[in-house]
Amino acid sequence: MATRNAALKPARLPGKSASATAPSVVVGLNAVIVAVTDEVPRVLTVSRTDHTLMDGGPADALPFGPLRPEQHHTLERGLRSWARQQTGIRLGYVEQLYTFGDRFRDPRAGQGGPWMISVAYLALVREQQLAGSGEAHWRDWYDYFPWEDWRSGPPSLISQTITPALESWLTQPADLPGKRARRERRDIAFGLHRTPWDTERTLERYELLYETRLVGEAASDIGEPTPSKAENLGRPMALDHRRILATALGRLRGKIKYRPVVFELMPPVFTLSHLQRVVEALAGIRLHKQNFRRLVERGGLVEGTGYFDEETGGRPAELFAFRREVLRERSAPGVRLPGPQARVQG
Amino acid sequence: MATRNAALKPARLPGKSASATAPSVVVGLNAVIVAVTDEVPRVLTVSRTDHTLMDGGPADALPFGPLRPEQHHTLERGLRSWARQQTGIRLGYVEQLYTFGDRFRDPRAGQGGPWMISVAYLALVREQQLAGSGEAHWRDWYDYFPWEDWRSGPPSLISQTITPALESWLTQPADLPGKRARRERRDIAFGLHRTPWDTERTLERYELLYETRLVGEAASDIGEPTPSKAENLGRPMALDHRRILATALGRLRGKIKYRPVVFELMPPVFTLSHLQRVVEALAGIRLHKQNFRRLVERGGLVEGTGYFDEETGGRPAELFAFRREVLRERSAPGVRLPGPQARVQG
DNA sequence: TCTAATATACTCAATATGAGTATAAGGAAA
DNA sequence: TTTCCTTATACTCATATTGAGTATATTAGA
Repeated sequence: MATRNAALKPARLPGKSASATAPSVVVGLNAVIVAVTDEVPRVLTVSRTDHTLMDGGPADALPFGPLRPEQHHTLERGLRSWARQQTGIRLGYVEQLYTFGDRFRDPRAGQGGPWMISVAYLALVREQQLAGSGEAHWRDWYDYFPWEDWRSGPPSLISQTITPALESWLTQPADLPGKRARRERRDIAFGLHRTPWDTERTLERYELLYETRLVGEAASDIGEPTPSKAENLGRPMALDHRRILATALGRLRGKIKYRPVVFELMPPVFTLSHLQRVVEALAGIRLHKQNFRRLVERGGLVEGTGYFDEETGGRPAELFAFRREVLRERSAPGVRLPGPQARVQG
Repeated sequence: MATRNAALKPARLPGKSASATAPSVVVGLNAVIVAVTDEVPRVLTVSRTDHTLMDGGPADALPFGPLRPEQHHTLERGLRSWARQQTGIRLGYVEQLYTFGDRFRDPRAGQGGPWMISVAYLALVREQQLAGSGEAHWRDWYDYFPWEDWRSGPPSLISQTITPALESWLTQPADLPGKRARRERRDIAFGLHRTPWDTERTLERYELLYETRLVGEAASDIGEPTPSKAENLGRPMALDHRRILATALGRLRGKIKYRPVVFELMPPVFTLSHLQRVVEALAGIRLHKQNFRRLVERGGLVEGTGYFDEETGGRPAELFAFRREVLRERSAPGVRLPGPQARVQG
């Protein structure tokens, strides 16, 4: 209940002084727009000629635009407006992801330029054609993170390339605790040495690769020559957009476990196999078919429609629909994921 | 990979044009600093005379300050710096919470003023004395959300005050689907009609009360006279700080279930009862003692130290410590919470 | 020594999970 | 038509986890 004696010196009120002294800060809005078509999770990117790759081609970027206070009434509406303008898509489900504020994130701005902070959003849409501008493309997001797809077992990229490349980094610290800490960090991130693979640690993994210069952005961000393509893991993106994408992937993988967000990616009716393939595409692991069915059916997430899909190539599959009532019944309705399923089922 | 030949067409790039056209946007940094002392979860507030309540007293506010790009190198460091300046506390565990960007959030600024967007952080600290400025206070966060504390059963506030007050709102829509939707929203938010109480829906509840003008901020935000104290639920805060606090509460309640964040609030060693009381304080529900012990011990979250606390008033309790290795072993280590435990255990 | 208070150990039924086997229903090949 | 291949769906079963207790241990104080 203290009254503040700051009234004595009103000029120093945080709120007031802010508008007076705060120099230019630009607020950017980034959208990670996700859809799953066939078996591949896709993200919507736009080509940006203002950020080129080494070969001179344009870099992939996320749909992005600065907040315009005079036009946009809320952050989210600003984001929807930019996304629509750049990709032709009218977004449905949208959630805020994270706000990135790295002083050095835009090399063009450098030290003197305005500070750019980016408010990133995750949007889930149904498979659809792209209208408009033509610079937008759907891309397999495992192009950017090839080490994240474990659907056909542990990617050889990890054992062949990543693990060896991290060896020297492991032994860099002079002291033993330092070495140990790095090893533990590596093991936890990549599921080595009895540590299970954790699908959600996508950001940790990306940041570890960034720190060890195994992804292209690490070098270009500090103005060094870009490492040769062979040493680059995954497809690079402009600025810190791949970091944002890694954040989105981890968040989405986490969220499907306790909120029925997968259905934002599904058509109104679908077979259980279809649903499973979408979940698998997102999580990057295979699931046990019979148990998945049990989970989703007995968990009250879906209900049969009585109609069947005849195109399955085997016994026709019943078409199911999302059961909205589950939101009322259960407090954390989602697709609980077990560990990776190694073998393919019979 | 990216070399920067940004020079090609600098004028038409979203990034560039932004700094040219974007008018003043002030980025605020808010801290929700949480500790648990005895059985009460506390949040650190500062008194702000620039936002007064109806009775003329200063309003509670979260520690807050504008981002200063020239001083703060990252958002998080800016936040730490403001928190230290305003409360004397050097923060440890900090995580970003949400970015709020409401055009009208600061009534002083009004339409013409700069747009303020707030990046809010959640910080967890151990019980400690406040140094310095004297404007900072620890407050029971259930003062702000009395309906959130179910430790001694369903709060009578809900059945006595909230439910009746929502009745008229329920029947407002002319059409049946509209009525039905509101009823469902109320039931889910407050755990009515066979819907279980979901500890994490704190924001939903606050927003429902805001929308129905049951919390004081709703009126003052649109310049109307603040409703009389009797009609006000919980203690009001300045600006949208209570909304931020509701977000923090929900996030923390969710997070303790799958990440061992509770230990950020605990001293290095503690009894299991102490740990349980802290978890209960956060979650706002009582837990089954024996099962809690089993969960936390067999889940590998803690390990016995061999020392005992003699001050228990009964059989001495062993002192436990957080077991860091659990981070490596389990992918979602945390204190899984069951539904509320009605009766007190024997 | 009895009682109140707390901590800790053990039990047991109900449910959930992981990993199958078994059966059904379609199309295509023999 | 029969056989085979494919996919869908049903059922089984051992094991683990959970919810809700009862039972026992160890202290302080009446």
